[in-house]
Amino acid sequence: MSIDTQRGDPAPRLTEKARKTRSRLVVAALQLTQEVGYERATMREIAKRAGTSLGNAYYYFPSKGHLVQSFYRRTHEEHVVGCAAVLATDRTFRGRLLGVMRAKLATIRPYHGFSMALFRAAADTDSPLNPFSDASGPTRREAIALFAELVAGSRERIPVEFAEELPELLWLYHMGVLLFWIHDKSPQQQRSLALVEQTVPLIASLVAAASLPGLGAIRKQIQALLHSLRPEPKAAPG
Amino acid sequence: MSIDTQRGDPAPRLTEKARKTRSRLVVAALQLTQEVGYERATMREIAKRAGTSLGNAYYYFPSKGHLVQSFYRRTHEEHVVGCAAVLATDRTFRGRLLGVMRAKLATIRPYHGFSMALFRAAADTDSPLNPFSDASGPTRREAIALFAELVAGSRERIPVEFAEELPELLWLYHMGVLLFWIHDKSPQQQRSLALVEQTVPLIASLVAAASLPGLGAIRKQIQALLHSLRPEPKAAPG
DNA sequence: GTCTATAACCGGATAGAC
DNA sequence: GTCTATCCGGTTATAGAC
Repeated sequence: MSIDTQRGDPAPRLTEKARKTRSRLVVAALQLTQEVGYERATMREIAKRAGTSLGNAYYYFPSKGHLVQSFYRRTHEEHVVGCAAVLATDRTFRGRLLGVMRAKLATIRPYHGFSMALFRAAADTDSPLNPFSDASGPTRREAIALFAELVAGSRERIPVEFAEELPELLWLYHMGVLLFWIHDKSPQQQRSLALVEQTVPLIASLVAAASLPGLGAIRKQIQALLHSLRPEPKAAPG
Repeated sequence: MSIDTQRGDPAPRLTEKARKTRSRLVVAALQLTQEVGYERATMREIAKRAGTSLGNAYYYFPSKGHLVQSFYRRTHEEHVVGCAAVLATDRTFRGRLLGVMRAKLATIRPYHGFSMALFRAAADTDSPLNPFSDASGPTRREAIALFAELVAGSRERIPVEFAEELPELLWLYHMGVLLFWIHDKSPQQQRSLALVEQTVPLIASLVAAASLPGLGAIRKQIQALLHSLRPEPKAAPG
């Protein structure tokens, strides 16, 4: 039986020695993956670098994917720190969104090499790593909360019921950017940054436009759609 | 050196024997994958079922992914047949899109279990199963061509440069529906059908709205964005 | 009971003989 | 074109060390 890798508190019931071994494995995995890419970072080499055995690596992590995925929570925390300054000062919706998204890209930049592994894991329908799954609910809510703070601190006037939906929409947008980023092979993922610079003003325009009377109808149609997409508690699809 | 698997014409310069061997491999791969899922459909078993050797399978297909990718082409051809009737008769954009999307869901329904298995593999950035990968280029272009036909046969007046972008946008929409469908566990994937019924009128509204003068600005902004997203031939990201 | 190691299994991919 | 033999790396079984 292996040790659970994903819990809120930092693995409290592990021996000191165990904690160190586990940590060395994570560091080795991150380093090696960035050096040679995910595919060529073999478990044997990771274990060797961590100064332990292959079998022992599997004692701590159920799979190579899980090992590499351990950075997920870490990056969110770094992201929150990274965009605290903008959220504290800038009061325009556009500026705040730009700041948050730039901070996101800056935070995850070092990890582009093994992003694919994360994405693969996340793609699995039943995987707890899937950002849409029930299991990742807490993590997702934390991420959405960040966007809620973004919206709440904006001085723009946004219709109330729209402002309620907006954080989730922005989170979806942010997931889309991540999807693009994962596939982005340009140096330093410049294209992803360009995408953000270009889409953020557009989104700001759309949010402004969505408050106009003429477009309220379409906006409400979209909101109704989003509501109908939420998974029902028990049955009756629709 | 192995034989190129993805070309428009049905592999013309192959020996008769070769053509049959290749075909047996494809059939075996699809059957076995539907029976036990992608991961557990081993190349050894596929080759055995096709009455040939493991090494020979790799003579025809550069990887397991390429072999199974032939599924895309097959379903696309079935889809084209399935929506020919609507496209020949209905002249409204809304009706044509609805017909095409309904036909799509009907075509892929038998493969739902199988597709869930494929999806995980398809998430891999470099996987030939990834619909955005180079390997899927020809198939993707054919699919977009279908949406182009959809647009071209509509009697609605759509600004020319918008009509040029629209097929690709519709293809993206269609990919989004597929993504939803893969995760859809409702009986008969009813929720996916409901999604189509609800989104198609919305898209029709949006396409109509996008032709209004007030919104031309935003539409052009979006079009510029899409252009900048296209992968460049060689370098200089933008 | 917690941790570590070695040996083997399995399946995708390749080399090279025929 | 087709095969057999082999490599390689993720994963598992399992025996022991602390």
